[in-house]
Order: sequence, then structure tokens, then C-alpha cells
Amino acid sequence: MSKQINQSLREWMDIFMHRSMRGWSQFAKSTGLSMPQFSILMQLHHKGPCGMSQISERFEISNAAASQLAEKLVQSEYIERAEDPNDRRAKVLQLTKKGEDLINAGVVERYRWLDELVKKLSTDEKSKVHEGLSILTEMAKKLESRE
Amino acid sequence: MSKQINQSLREWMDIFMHRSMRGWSQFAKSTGLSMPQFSILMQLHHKGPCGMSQISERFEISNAAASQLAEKLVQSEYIERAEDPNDRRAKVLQLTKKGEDLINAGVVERYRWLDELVKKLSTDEKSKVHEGLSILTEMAKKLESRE
DNA sequence: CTTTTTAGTTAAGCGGGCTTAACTTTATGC
DNA sequence: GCATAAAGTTAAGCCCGCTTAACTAAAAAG
Repeated sequence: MSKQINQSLREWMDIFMHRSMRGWSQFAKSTGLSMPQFSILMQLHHKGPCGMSQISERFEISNAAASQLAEKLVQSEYIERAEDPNDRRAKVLQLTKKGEDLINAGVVERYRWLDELVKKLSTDEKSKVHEGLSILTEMAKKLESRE
Repeated sequence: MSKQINQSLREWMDIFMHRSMRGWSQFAKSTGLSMPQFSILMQLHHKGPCGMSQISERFEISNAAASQLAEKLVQSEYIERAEDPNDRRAKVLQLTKKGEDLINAGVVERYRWLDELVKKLSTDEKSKVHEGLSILTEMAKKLESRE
């Protein structure tokens, strides 16, 4: 059984990742942002506001690099860089509305394929898919919260 | 129902994509390859051997860029660039064993998280997940083959 | 209160990806 | 067969991300 499920997981990832990876980088390009810049936006969207050092840690780049990337995103008004009230050395980076909108547009575009896919499923299939994914998501969240 | 399933799909993608995107780019970096170079390997792995023009089409870059990237991958022995026997202008790019091994190592590393996740599931949950994913994968393949 | 550590910025310089443009070689259309 | 189109390659030049190194400013440690 474990083999079967691993098999099906991998097959799915293979297909899915291919679509989404290429999709995201093309979307990023179409907005004029580089992948590193875009990834920072994604990250802020996913994990919420954070400081400069968190960026450099998560992306494994130097502090200087993070600072420079952030600067460009501030210039293009996708993020806001404010002073941390609790520590005046630190900054708080967060998405502006423009930034949020951009990511959401990307999500919509990216999932169009999935919507098409779902449309083709029967009601019964849909509910099975839903059930399976809910289980995965639940567990993923549980694990993530523990890290 | 359609709303529910879309919801669960998106939640899952959100989590999953975050992990895998960051994961892949870090893995690529650890191998010394740039993302564009690495993406080409992924692509060859996923879609099999192809010509130079297919690369430039799929990645939406110029022919020159594709050629230069391929050159580097040939140098580092991740791919092989042979003359197409049917058209001597064209080339056939394909992964070498070294290239295959690299991608597979990446896959293993990337899915370690998933394996952990699956381990935590009960037998019943596993079979439900398996069922759901199989349905998705089937349909995805059907759609893909039609493009 | 001084020393040290931490957060971030700035600038110089390297390497990489990408584009355009000029070119070679092979296939196709007429 | 000759002109044209197609597949790749090569080189020049640009922009970008990244690193190191030197610096500022604020917090923590003593």
C-alpha cells in the first residue's frame, strides 16, 4: 500500500510541478520581475511580513543581496519597507496592495488548468479527490506548524 | 461541491508549491547549476529528448540563448548533443546518465518531506489519498495528451 | 558607559542569462 | 538547380543577482 501511494503521489507531483514551475517563471517574466524578486513576493504572500534577515536566511543569500532585491521591489511598489517599532535596526517587509494583487492574478492564471481538469470530473470523482486532498493538506499543516 | 474541491486543490497547491519551488532552486544551487540550466534538465527528464528549437519555444527564449545554455550542460556532461539523423541541421538533446542521476537525486530529496507526511497517515487515509490522486493524474494525462 | 553584536545599506566587481546581429550549414519550394 | 527558409552557433553588449568589504546605526553585554 505504501508503495502504491508513493507512486501516485510522485506521478502527480511530476505532472503538477512541471506545469506550475514553468508557469510561474513565465508569469514572473511577463510582469517584468525576475524570479528572485518574484519569489520574495510569493514568500511574503505565503508567510506574511518579515524582516530582511529572514529573507536572506530562507533564500540562502547574503544580507546584501536581500537588501538589494528588496530595494527594487520597494521601487516598483510591490512591497513596503518600514522600520520595526520594536527594534529600530530592523525592517518590516510586507506586500502592498499592488503586490498582493499581482500574486493573486498569478494564482488565478496558474490554476486555470486545474479548474479545467476538475470540470471534467464526475461528481463522485470530485468528492474523492476532495477527500484525498483534504487529508494531505491537514497533515501538511500539522507538520508545518511543528517546525 | 465544485467550490469545495477547488478550495482543497488550492490549499494543497499553495503548500506544496511553496515547498517544492524553494526546494528545487536550492537543490539546483547546491549542484552548481543555475535555474535555467536545471530547468532544461528537468524538461528533458519530463518530456524526453528534443531539439534546440523545442527548448527555446518551451522556455520562451531565443535560439541563441538555448544554444548557449545547452553548451554549458554539454560541457558539464549532463546532456548529450547529437546530430539528428533525419535532419542534419537539427540536434537531439538528451540527458546523460549523469544528468538522469542528478534529477533523480533531486526528486528523492524533494519528496522526503512527502514521504514523512505519508508515513503519518493511517491505512485508510492512505488509500483515500491514493484514490484521489490517481483520479487527478489520470485526467491530467488525458488532457495533456490532447494538447 | 564602553564594547561588542546585530540589522541593514552601499559600492565594486564577477559571472550568468538573454538579446540582437552576422554567419554556417542543411533542407525545401518552385 | 537556385533561391529561400530553417536549425544552430558565435560574439558583443546589457542587465541582473550575488558576493565581499567597508560602513552606519541601534541594541545587548559587560
